[in-house]
Amino acid sequence: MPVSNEMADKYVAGAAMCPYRLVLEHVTSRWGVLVLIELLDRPYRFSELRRAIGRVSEKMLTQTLQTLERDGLVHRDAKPVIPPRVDYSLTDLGREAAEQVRALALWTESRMGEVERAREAYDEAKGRG
Amino acid sequence: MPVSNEMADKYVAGAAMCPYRLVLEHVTSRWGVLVLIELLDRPYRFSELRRAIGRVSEKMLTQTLQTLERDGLVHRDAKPVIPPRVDYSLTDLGREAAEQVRALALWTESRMGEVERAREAYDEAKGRG
DNA sequence: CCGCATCCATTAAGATACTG
DNA sequence: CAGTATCTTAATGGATGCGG
Repeated sequence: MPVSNEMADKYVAGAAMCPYRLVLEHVTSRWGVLVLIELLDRPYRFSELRRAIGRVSEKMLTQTLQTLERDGLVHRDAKPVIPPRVDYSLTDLGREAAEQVRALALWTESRMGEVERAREAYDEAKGRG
Repeated sequence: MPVSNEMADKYVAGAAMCPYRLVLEHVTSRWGVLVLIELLDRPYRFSELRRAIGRVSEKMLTQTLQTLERDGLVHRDAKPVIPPRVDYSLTDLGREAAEQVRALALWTESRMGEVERAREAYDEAKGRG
């Protein structure tokens, strides 16, 4: 069984009945989020993308890209040359998703201060029981 | 060790250096997304939320809620009565996040048709090799 | 260089029984 | 009711070898 189906198939168990939840999970998945945001800037080659994201395994990146490609969010352009060269870019659909994901990421970044204050308050309250 | 720290601590391994990625992962996590969207409508009690989301384990819901509470996105109001009653609601910060997450969810729902066509095309192309 | 496939260790998720 | 503790199962990520 190809690795490509792992994510797509297994998530069916959790998100089951409701097909859109599946796509939402692909888009909001740990590496899906980061891939979409990177590709919003420009097309990337595989290992370029891997370096840009950092700390993602080859396996997970492959899997993420395949899932997003299958959902029609990412376009894969494999050039038949040696050594191989494969460029990944966003489709129009993918760009729409990526823009929303990026908005969320930017929001998160901008609110980090508040989040950290909330955490300190929470941890202190817990610490005292 | 309380269950509450599993998600928050472990994700450090993957998202490490970059603290905002951690919050982004909490917000976009499988159950985080759904919790935020539900709470956008109104406050929910624990098991009410569990039923509303469906197919979420007690453990994961607890964990998700604790993480979101610690990040200052969700407010937990435990009433000292018997039987216990705990209401969860969004903070102002959480509402901002939830609105963006909901926008993404609505987008996903609205684009399901396109996603499904893309999948069919992808699967057919693969099928033929 | 861009993968696919497999084995293996680690981590997260889920089911269940139990407590205040 | 709202969790916690414990155990089992699934997902993830690393390493490695292989092929186009």
